Amino acid sequence: MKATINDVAKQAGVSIKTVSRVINNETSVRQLTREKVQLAINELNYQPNLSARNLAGAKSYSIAYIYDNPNAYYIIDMQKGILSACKQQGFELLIHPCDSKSQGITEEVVNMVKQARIAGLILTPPLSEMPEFVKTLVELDVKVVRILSGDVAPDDLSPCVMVNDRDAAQTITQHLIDLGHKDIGFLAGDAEHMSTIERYKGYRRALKASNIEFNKALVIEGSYSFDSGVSGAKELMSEQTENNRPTAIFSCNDEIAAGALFAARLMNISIPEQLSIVGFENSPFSRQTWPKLTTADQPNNQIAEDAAMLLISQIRKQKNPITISQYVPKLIVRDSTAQC
Amino acid sequence: MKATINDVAKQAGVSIKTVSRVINNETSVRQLTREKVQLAINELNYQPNLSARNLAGAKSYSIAYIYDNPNAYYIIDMQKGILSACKQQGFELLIHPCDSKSQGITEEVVNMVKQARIAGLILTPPLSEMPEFVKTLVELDVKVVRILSGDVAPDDLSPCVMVNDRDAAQTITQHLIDLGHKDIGFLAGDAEHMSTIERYKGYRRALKASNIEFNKALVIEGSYSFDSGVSGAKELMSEQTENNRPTAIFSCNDEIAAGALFAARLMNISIPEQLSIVGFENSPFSRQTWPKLTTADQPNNQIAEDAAMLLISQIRKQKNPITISQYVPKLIVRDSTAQC
DNA sequence: TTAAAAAATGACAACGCTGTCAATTACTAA
DNA sequence: TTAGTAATTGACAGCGTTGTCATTTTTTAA
Repeated sequence: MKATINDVAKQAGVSIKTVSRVINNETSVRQLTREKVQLAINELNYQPNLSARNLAGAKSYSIAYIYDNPNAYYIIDMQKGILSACKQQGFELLIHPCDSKSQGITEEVVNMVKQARIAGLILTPPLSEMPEFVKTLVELDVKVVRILSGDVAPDDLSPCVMVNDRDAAQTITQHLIDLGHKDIGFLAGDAEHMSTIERYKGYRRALKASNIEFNKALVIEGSYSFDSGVSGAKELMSEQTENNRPTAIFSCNDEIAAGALFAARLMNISIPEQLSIVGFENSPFSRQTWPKLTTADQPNNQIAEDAAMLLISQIRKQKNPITISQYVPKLIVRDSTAQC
Repeated sequence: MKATINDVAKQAGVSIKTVSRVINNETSVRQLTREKVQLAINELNYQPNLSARNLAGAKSYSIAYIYDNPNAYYIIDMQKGILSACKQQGFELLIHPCDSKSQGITEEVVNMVKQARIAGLILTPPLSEMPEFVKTLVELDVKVVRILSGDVAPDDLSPCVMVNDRDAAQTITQHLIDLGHKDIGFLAGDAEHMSTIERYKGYRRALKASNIEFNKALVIEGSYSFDSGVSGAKELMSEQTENNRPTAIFSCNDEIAAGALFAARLMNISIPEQLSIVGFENSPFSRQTWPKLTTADQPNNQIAEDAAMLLISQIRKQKNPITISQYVPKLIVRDSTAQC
């Protein structure tokens, strides 16, 4: 039924080993031979059998995406991007949701890696931000690629794909400043997330660049949730701080921004006339609010595919220059921001 | 390193074939032998190698979850449930996001099934509601389990796990009626989704059961989105229909309900004092609104695990009585509904 | 008891591929 | 040319399991 390596070999008039060499892109196959084999492969629509490869070779063709994140949209996007790389490269993706705060998380993942003979792992926050966890995995016989918030990798444990939240946050804040805002509130996400820290840094940097004095009262700690946005915005806009009530709010993500939007509505503050609000992440959320949110878009699909490609080339031991790619989320101006 | 079937055989003092029989739960192994082998398996912490099994056997130990759904939370929940069944049963899960409206979708999935030697498929709406698609797959050498909205399977193409949206919708509507509401608006989801139809039926049935006259003007067509909820609620509550303005709104899902909530806020209608609103699905969304939504909870995790178990027992050709399980989402009363 | 039937067990090939190493072919320099 | 070297190719074992079928053991019935 399905074509095997034998069929290809016969059709091309070579040994199966030569076919194997071609599909693994090994050197020392003559150009002519390579073409003959490639032709046969195409004609028979041959695809190597993953099980056989995994069984026979020292190598494995499985990678895993380990994740723990409350944001389902992010995960789905990531999966799609990784999957697309896997399809291109003939790899298989295993997914493994887990609880990053559980005690035995490291052991759990280590077991999984050994069990399923996994060649590589992709890690996203918060797992990618747990140094001990990453270290343990790297010391195993498995390649790891992390997706992280920042501009440079925090260590050389593994290649990373960086998402430069800092620069993006600066750009967004600058956008508010350009609109004439000087008193800009900051609604933080979870303090232990790198992204919160990075976004905060970008916010501060933009203020500094424009010589706007930093006002600590405008920074509200919180978490990545709608509720946090509601209470944070209420606090910022409440009477007692009227003297330094902000004219704009930087929210660490769209959920927070949606909450802030909601709170503003409750307090009869019209957006964007009386208050500008920006989000971050460009989640589906940001298009569902009214008015639609100005936010920063990160190409998660692309980032994920990139990470997976990086991982696979690591696995293949391609002498590729471990390029650490960096993405800077892009400002998307919608309807929640206006001139001061 | 990792224990193989040979190690177990040696340890138990039997042939590998006998070990194979034990792990496959075949008959014709003496109880005593079975115990010896089981002991060795436990001692060595042996787990059969999936690649080898897939390669050697006629059977496959891979199932796939094919999905196309805008609701990321639903997908993530499903994945988790399926994964849990897979882990228990030593199966492997492949995920395959796709576009149900694309032309070549059937061919795409057929290829995938053949390519990866997939033993079974799990389908959720909207894919599970495409009869031709399902039929083509069933005719392939692959088992299929569908998750569908309804109380009985629409055909005998494959086993189904039913989610009885109708009864749940009736219960929810009844809850509104019990609170004294008679004029209850209905904000529909996408018309082509079974769930919309079923929820509508339940709504109608509840009205009938309480001898409340059905008012067509209170039913607004729409889609499963926040926007649709906003515009639908606006239409329902607008001046021009003041004479029959509803005192409660049944929204086909939480997103719509959130939209309705938002619209009410815009129109200065206080919830739940002046208007009760119910959602459906108990998505994270429903806890993020203010007030929190009264809704219907479906145990997606459980449903998915159940479906996967059903699929796997199908694959194993266990002579199990193809039990068609049915789940009825449960009413969760929160803060968006009150006495009329 | 004993032959026949049934149940339990094992030997070995096969699944589709890769790794090892030997064999062949092509190229190089003298 | 011609040996010597490098590049290319192939034969074959083996990965961990299941399927087939033969062999051994147990049970049954006369």
